[in-house]
Amino acid sequence: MMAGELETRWQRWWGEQGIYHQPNPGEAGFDASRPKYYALDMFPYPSGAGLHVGHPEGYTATDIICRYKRMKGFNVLHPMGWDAFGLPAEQYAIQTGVHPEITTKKAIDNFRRQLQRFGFCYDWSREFGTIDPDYYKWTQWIFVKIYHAWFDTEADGGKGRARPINELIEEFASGKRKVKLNPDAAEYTGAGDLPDGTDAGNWETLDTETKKAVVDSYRLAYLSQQTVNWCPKLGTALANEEVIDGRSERGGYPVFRKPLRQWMFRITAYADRLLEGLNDLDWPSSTKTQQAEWIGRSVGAEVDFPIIFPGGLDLGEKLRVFTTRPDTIYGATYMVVAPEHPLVEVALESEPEGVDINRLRNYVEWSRNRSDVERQENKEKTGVAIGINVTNPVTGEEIPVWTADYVMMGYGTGAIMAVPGQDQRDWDFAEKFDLSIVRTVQPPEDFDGEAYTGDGPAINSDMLNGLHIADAKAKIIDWMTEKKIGARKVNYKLRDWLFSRQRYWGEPFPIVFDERGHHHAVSEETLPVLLPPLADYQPVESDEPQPLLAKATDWVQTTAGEAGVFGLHRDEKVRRETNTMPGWAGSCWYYLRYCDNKNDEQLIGEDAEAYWMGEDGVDLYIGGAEHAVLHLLYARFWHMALHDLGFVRSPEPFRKLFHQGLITSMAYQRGDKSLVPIDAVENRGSDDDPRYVETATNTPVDKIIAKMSKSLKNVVNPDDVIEDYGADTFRLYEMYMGPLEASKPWNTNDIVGLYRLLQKIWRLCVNEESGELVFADAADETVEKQLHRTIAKVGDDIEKLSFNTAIAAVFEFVNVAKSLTKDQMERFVKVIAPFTPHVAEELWHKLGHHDLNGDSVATADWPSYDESMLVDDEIEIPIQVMGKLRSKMYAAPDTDAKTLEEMALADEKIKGLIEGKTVRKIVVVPGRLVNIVAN
RNA sequence: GGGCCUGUGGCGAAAUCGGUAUACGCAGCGGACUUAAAAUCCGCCGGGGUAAAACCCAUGCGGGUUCGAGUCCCGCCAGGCCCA
Repeated sequence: MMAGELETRWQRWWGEQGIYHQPNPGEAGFDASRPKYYALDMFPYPSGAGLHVGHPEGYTATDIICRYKRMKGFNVLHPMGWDAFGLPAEQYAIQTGVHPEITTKKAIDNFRRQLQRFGFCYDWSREFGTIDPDYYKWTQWIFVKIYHAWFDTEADGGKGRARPINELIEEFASGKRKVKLNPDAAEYTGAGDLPDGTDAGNWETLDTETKKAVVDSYRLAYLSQQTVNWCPKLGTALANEEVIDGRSERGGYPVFRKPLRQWMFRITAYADRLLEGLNDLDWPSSTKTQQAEWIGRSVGAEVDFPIIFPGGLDLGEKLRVFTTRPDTIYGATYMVVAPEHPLVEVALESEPEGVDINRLRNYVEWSRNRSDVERQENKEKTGVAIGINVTNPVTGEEIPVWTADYVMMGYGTGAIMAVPGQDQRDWDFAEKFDLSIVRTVQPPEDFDGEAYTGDGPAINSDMLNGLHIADAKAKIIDWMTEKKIGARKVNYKLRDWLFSRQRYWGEPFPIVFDERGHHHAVSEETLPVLLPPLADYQPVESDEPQPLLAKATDWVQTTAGEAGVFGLHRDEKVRRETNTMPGWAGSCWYYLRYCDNKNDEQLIGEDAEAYWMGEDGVDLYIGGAEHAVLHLLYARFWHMALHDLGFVRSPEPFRKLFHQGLITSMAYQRGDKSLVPIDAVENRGSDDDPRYVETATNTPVDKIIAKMSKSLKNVVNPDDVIEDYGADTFRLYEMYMGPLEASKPWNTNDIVGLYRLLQKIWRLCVNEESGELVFADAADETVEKQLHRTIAKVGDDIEKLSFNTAIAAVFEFVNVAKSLTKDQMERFVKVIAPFTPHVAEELWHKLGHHDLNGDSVATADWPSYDESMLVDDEIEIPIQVMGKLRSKMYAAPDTDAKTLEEMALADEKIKGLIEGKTVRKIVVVPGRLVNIVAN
């Protein structure tokens, strides 16, 4: 059997016959009586390097499931596409001047070619890339919808729901809703607004600027100053992980922390729904935990501390903090504000007495250029007193305010009350700067640590004394609420989502700015806003951030009429937004577009949405665990917003999620744990007793398991494996390596076992001399029984995604079966079809399915099995004495307990063993074992 | 530092509800076929012990629960992944 010729022949035939084309509801050939199954692969970023063996692992898994489900009578949606905007192509363009679209499309063609060699049953008519204007038109459309939406926290009984922004304006105008800034708006955190929000008064009397400010504070997409890692040399902002010791990872250029006006998504409005929604999802628990921790809901209180300005002046201003431990407020001996906090600014301006103002200024400057990661590291504490005091509202004591970089402006209010007695970081800080420490929770007698974070009765806390944490919290919050100095508050670690990038190769924002700097969304009819071509991709080297798109000056400078903005005079000059969307944008909703990718009226048609997404969304989503938080959280957020606005009915996009494990490889390791590429090592020992030595230095190294990487030269290219063994063997090998979720080392030597299986299957069915099928004259009883077991086991295991054991069952079958009748062969071929579609199709056609109009094994029915064939007449029953296996007997599987007990006691060997002992108890598990307790 | 996961033969692994540990594959060993090799087929294959049995030990280590623990509980050790 020649795998290569056979496989390409059937791949071509499947394509010509449209075997895997799945029509949509309402289209010709759609069978509405069948249930649906939507299996989705996380779509790949098509890199120039092509596929590596990790990609097809998950793809093969979904492919097997889809083939099985189709045979079980489902309409199967199994699409593939490309996550194609992103940095590498742009980086390449910078080096070569070749447009990213050209390199990206080339990479896509290569990926598609490689994927098609595996014989995956994708419906290629549904393919698209995020870079296709037909697609990103709708990405922009969703942005506009979210821009024109706000989150009504009171809707749906307090769960909250996105609503069109017009409804908010109507409620303001009609007086139904008090006109005020959004009290939950992150961009106004720390601005000193009242807990209730500022009542801005009557809507009609407000000027345009104020109206706009109020409305914008509610929008789910908004502009805000965000501190970014700005690298002037590279002309871009960098992600935290791209900055090492204040320099760019690539090139080693200086990086500065700089506030930049960026588009944000108010994802924090959805924090509770994102958290609670996890409960109903069939997802790996580790992923749910990670998302929950990322959201980081904590319940505490916001408390106001009256500010005493130098000279004892109380101007009625307050310093507001968020704390999860309001019960410890009697131990708050000082305050810490983030270096970016407005109060620091006040101190710098007012230069309070006794403060080394230069020291303070230098400290603020220094902290600003430290990354959040550096700032949170538990190293030596740093900080400076700002010369302003506050009053502790419960003790009435005057306590100092410090600034220190371990407090982040982005968390809570950017200010904390420090309780060194119950917080180790505060303790360290207090020790270092000689601030007082008061314990307010009694530690246990044997406690010899510093800060005590455990539970215990309150001490030194006046009205709280004796209460344990939970009760103390409740009491103090009630008290503070009554006194109007604080209130219960839920806080989240989750931040609003920074959505702007200063890159070229991404979706343009459908936004323009008028001459006063106000933003306006482009009208839906005008979409897409096409990405303009650029002659020069070199980033602009500048202290002032300049997104690359700013270079397309003709495109940037336009008019309201041309840009398609309503509400402005058509000749009014406008400037386009020059940031682009991040790579996440296109992957946030691609699963919806697959359902109806040709629709140019809607992002998804209602019938397609109702059928394929339904109430529960995607039935199975397989992809890497590295996307556990960001992609999956962002996609859920978009989905919820689209759900609220009435475009999808399911509350969640992905009902069942599964992460395939990493496919690793081998490498070598020096004594100092550094890694050595595989071509730099030789074996100076024997095969039995290997001694690995680094050739260049003659030092011994250890063989270890490592991630595949270019630098270790241990990457396996699937093209090579398919060339040598064929796609069917490749698929079998990857699925047989171990459990789908486990990380597993690639071992080329093991592939041959699966190649042999395929050959055995072939010889079981085909006479190699003549190429004709060979049949048994009569059905062998044992083979027939084994076939029923195989059908049952393989079906069950596929449902459980336990492909390795399913393949083991196929091995067992071919080890038992020496020849098959035609009827047996038909059933067997169906069983292997999900795993080895090419060989199965060849055999299927040899079996007489010659009607070339789409009679494919892929559309055959999954074979049934007879339950009675799964039970043996007689089974082995172990007999234990004191839990140790001592003998065995044979009995019918349904033999009752009493009979089994009698049989066991009659066993010669057992008789000898229990002779002279007292039988205390006999445990009989019918169908399993007998255990005699005797001593 | 925190969270999650994993430790079973020479290797990848199996054991569905707490019930015969090591299915299946690779490698290895012995044999058949062959002038020979490949391929194929048959047999063996955790360790100790024995003439062969019996028997003893073994699922990272130490405890516990149970008639019975790879599986459940507690405490360690090692490795991996994610977050910091």
